[in-house]
Amino acid sequence: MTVARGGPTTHVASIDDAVHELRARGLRVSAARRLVLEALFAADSPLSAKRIADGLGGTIPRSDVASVYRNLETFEGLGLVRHVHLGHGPSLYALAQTHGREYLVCESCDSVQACEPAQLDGVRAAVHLASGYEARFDHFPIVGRCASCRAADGE
Amino acid sequence: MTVARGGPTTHVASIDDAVHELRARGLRVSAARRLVLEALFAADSPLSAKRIADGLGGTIPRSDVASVYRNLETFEGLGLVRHVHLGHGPSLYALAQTHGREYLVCESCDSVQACEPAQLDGVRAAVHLASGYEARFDHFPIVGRCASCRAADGE
DNA sequence: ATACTTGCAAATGATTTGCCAGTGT
DNA sequence: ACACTGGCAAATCATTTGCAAGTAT
Repeated sequence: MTVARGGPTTHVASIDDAVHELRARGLRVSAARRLVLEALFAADSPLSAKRIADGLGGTIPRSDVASVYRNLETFEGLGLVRHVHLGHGPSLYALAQTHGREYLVCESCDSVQACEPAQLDGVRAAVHLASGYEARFDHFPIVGRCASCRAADGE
Repeated sequence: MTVARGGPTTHVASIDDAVHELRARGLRVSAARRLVLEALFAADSPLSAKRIADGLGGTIPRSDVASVYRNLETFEGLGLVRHVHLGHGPSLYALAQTHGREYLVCESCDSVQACEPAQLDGVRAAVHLASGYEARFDHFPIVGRCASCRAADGE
């Protein structure tokens, strides 16, 4: 499967940082690339390529989906972007650092809970103990039933 | 997302059991359905719909992909079948009980490790502690780096 | 000037759907 | 008999690729 890893990218906290990063890697800074960055910086949760191409539904000028995919792939290669699969829909993309986050999805109510990696360190330790794996929950989420759904069913 | 849950199906250990189950639910037992069951019972790991339609590559008579998908969906509704996403490829299907299994995937070497749920009970406990969720790793696997890959990188 | 990028169209892969003929019960 | 199913073609969705025209450096 090969999931993008953190990568050597220095922390990019703004579009300008990202732009500098692109130049530093010898990549060109085109309008299409800026638009993808704008969308990602504007979003507070992972976005589909389609939504980025749609300009977040009009907030931002729209661009071509093919280019969006190509640029997202390029950015993933730089370690600037990551993608998650939170369910059966399309892949969702986010800035790698915004998205240091990890996810839990409730199979009953479909709610998505993002959390800081530290919150799942105990889980990581348990996985390591059980299997020797060093786990990450930022590509595939932890699926289960959330506390409220369980309570609702009297568990 | 809504992941198929265990379901009310009684334990089906053979094709005949499954056939009885279908009849008990008022569903017809057609040749196409038998073929899907044959493939699933013959497999030792989850299969793609395409592979089932191909008759496991010639071992079994082939059938129509559309029917395979329809029947897999029907069987999932009965709790007879489940599907997993082990990476970026197509969904993989397996008998629900064969597939009481849960999965770990290494992001470096792409190896897949299936294990009995009990092996991950510690992990489940840790997830519960951290989030209140009751987790399952049979729909999305735990992604991470396996012990050998970590060792190879001197971690 | 020139190589990197884009936009658009067409291709691919996975999965779904419409529809009518076929068949299990 | 009759409703449930299957097969096949066409449709849909997500993503990728080919290629000529456009543009960042």
